[in-house]
Amino acid sequence: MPTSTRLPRSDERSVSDLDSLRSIPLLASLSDEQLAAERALFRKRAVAKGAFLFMEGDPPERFTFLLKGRVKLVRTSEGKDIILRLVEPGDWFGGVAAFGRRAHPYSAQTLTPSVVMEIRGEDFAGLMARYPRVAQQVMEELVEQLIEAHEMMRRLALEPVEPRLAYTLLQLAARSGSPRRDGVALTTPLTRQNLAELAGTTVETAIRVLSKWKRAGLVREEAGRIVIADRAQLEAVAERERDA
Amino acid sequence: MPTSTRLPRSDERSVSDLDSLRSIPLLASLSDEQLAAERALFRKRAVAKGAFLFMEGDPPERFTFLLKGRVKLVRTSEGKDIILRLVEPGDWFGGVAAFGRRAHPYSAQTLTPSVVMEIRGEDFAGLMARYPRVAQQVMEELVEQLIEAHEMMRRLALEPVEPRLAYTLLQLAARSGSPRRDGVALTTPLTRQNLAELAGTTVETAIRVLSKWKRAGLVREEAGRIVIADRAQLEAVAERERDA
DNA sequence: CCCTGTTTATGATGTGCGTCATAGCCGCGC
DNA sequence: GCGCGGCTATGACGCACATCATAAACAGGG
Repeated sequence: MPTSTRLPRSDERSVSDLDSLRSIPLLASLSDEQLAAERALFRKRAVAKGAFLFMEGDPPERFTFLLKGRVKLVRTSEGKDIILRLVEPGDWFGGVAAFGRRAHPYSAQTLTPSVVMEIRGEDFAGLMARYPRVAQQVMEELVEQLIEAHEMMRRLALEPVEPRLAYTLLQLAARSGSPRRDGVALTTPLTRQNLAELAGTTVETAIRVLSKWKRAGLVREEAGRIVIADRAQLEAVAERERDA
Repeated sequence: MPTSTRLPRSDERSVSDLDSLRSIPLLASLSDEQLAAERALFRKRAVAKGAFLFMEGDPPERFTFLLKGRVKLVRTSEGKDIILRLVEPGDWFGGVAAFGRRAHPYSAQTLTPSVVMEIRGEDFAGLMARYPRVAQQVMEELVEQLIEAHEMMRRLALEPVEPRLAYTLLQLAARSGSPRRDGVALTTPLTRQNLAELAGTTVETAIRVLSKWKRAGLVREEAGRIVIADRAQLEAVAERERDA
């Protein structure tokens, strides 16, 4: 088996192959030659389910891209968690590393077995300096993330639980839903616990609400994946429109 | 009275003077000559208390610097508001304008009579392209804002009202507090309503908590300004440490 | 195939804080 | 100096949601 194509074992690091780099949207503006030249800065690595890539408070060393799997960026308080962002393949996180100073403001934990690609913070800063288009795209994504964080602040402060949960499902579906004969299935396998942490509530409440929606036919479940059956209704709940 | 020094009247716009530009930290990396060359892109303008600089949903035309006064960035839902950020002199906002596309994700309203300096979104984008240090600083401030938004999400989802209010006061004091013989005074004149919108609660609750803290000697009020009398105690409340 | 830990489920109970109502206060304009 | 609108204050009440408890369903692993 040729070295360049075998999968890395769980705790193994290897220099990144070009295909992996090509799959990263943030690096799409680089030519094949440029990618090949920068390749040595990246390390690919597989991580088991449930592992922490870093913990809140750690000194930020690397900037990370997710190639496969799912990662949650999470903050904790008295044993309770809130998921700040759910990372999907192609996304990056750990941006603080590229801007020096401060500790990681959140922990990063895998929800499923995952494969990540890492680059040292200073190296990524250098890369941004060499390729302004990359820097520009980072900036645009930061703005995007800030807007989403603001939206979530608004919902946490001003909206009741049900709209928050409905909104969470719809966001997930919009970001990475796969169409079904009837409805849209979430590609991410989420527990009620995860859902609760995304929406800012407790497991029990998430379970109760989901059960209710199942009974009412707004959602159903297929092979452990949540399927949005009645999108219009769910949107009505998310926006607190009086009807159903 | 020479034209260059008089104050602009309420609805008047004028080309920016260099002193104003010099007072903006984001432009600190530009030389006097560079500032003079870019000067024509900026417009200075005074706005009355309570005026909206733009509303949520408006097409984003300008990038704005605050020279004098106070501005709140706010989102609304069913008549209730949450303040996403309190803008102080030297700060900028309306960043979306520089990155095209989407509508303003929040409204900007003055809390006091204010003076702002505005530049068209495209012009600011050009400026960032010409001065990479400015772009870099924008990026760093975006990261900063994102971290603060995440912290607020955590507190809204996981912390009770009192810690949130305490944290809000401490943040305000840290950002722009002026030392007093005993304690630190907030320089921003805030109503309980404002405080409630910053902490994600209602006026009544903000009033009750503040009254309680006044009685307990944690804070007091001088000339309409809140003064933090016992910082340590307030920090204990913010971090939910069991004692007082 | 059984055993153990995780996830889903549902009821009973409690409470933090929002809501509603009323009133005193303070500054400001005429 | 009087009246008026915004702000602060305080009590009474209710409810959305957390908390606590218990159990069934399910998944994985030796």
